[in-house]
Amino acid sequence: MSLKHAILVLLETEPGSGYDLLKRFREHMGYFWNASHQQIYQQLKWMHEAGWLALRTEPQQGKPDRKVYELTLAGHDALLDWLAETSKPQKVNDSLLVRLYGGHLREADAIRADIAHHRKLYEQNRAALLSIEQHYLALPETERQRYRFPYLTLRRGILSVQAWLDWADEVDAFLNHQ
Amino acid sequence: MSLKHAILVLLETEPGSGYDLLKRFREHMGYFWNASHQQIYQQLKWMHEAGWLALRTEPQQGKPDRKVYELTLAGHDALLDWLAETSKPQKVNDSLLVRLYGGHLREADAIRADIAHHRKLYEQNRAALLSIEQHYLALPETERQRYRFPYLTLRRGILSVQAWLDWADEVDAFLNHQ
DNA sequence: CAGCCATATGCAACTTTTTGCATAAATAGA
DNA sequence: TCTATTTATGCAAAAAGTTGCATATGGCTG
Repeated sequence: MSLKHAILVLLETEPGSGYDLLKRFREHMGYFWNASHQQIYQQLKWMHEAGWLALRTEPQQGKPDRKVYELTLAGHDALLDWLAETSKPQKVNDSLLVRLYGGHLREADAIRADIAHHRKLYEQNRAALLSIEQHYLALPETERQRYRFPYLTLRRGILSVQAWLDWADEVDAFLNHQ
Repeated sequence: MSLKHAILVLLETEPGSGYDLLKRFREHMGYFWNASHQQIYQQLKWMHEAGWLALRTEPQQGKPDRKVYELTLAGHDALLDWLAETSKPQKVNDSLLVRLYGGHLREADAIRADIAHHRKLYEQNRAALLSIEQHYLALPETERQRYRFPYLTLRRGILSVQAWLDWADEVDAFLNHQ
């Protein structure tokens, strides 16, 4: 839907290569946007051909050239246009919940293991997000001001992960008293 | 990814037509699975051709025939196989948060309006989910037992929507004290 | 009585995402 | 030293999802 626009937002902040974007998605947007490297490279190619991005190639030894992209004026315009649209409600598709919905067809232990597996991932995720938050809160005021919007999205990540873990506690309690 | 399997779960509970499924997705799975009618009809066709579903046509007056699908043995097996797989972490792609991340490029009022618009939808959603919960809690024990797994997914919906609204309060407070 | 919504199904074109493959060197760990 | 991971890019095919269109009736609202 708007991977193109998520890329525009990231490149507007700072130019970078496809690989840079992959890492930024993972590190800074992991709790609200996910993209594979194949998808990112395809979109970058398209966006470059559409004139949204300018390309500068940095030769490297041994490795393929680093292709650094940055917004053109047209890209900036495309971003502003998109930001002005009203966003549609998030479309959720969560297969864990579909599996739980059909829980009467599964062994209780299999469900418990499924939840436990995801719990581990969410706990790791929470630790990572809280550590980014500590880092942010320790910044001087001017820097905090600069990252105020990314910080709001970080808060969303934290509250969202916490809500998942609270729910997992409910599920475990429920499965155990059965 | 697994719309096919979500359909299998719904049809295992009770046979139904494409239109029935559309309503069930909206009413009972809206907080964790979303699908359009086009998508559902396409998948039903595929699943029928693959031998997962048996079809019974109910002629109607004026309206097109109702095509009622139900699981075959092969469909049931496909469902059990899928339920036994370990589910991948949910892939989140939320364009509202991308827009917020780029908030420095937008007017504060536009952001507030965006949040307000979504808040209204989430509040409606919460009211609907809480009303379903009240209905569930009023059921006799045997019925509650029968819907225990769907109820767990409902709880996920409620906690998730509540977490979103709590976050929106934080965002509003933040935007207003700026 | 005109227009919209719910019922009920579907095709076709397009966009987006996933999956599998391919290359190639540096670096870190067992 | 062998192996796995990170860095760095991409093509091609398939699957999944979106958007626009098409049909047809009954009921409700302005």
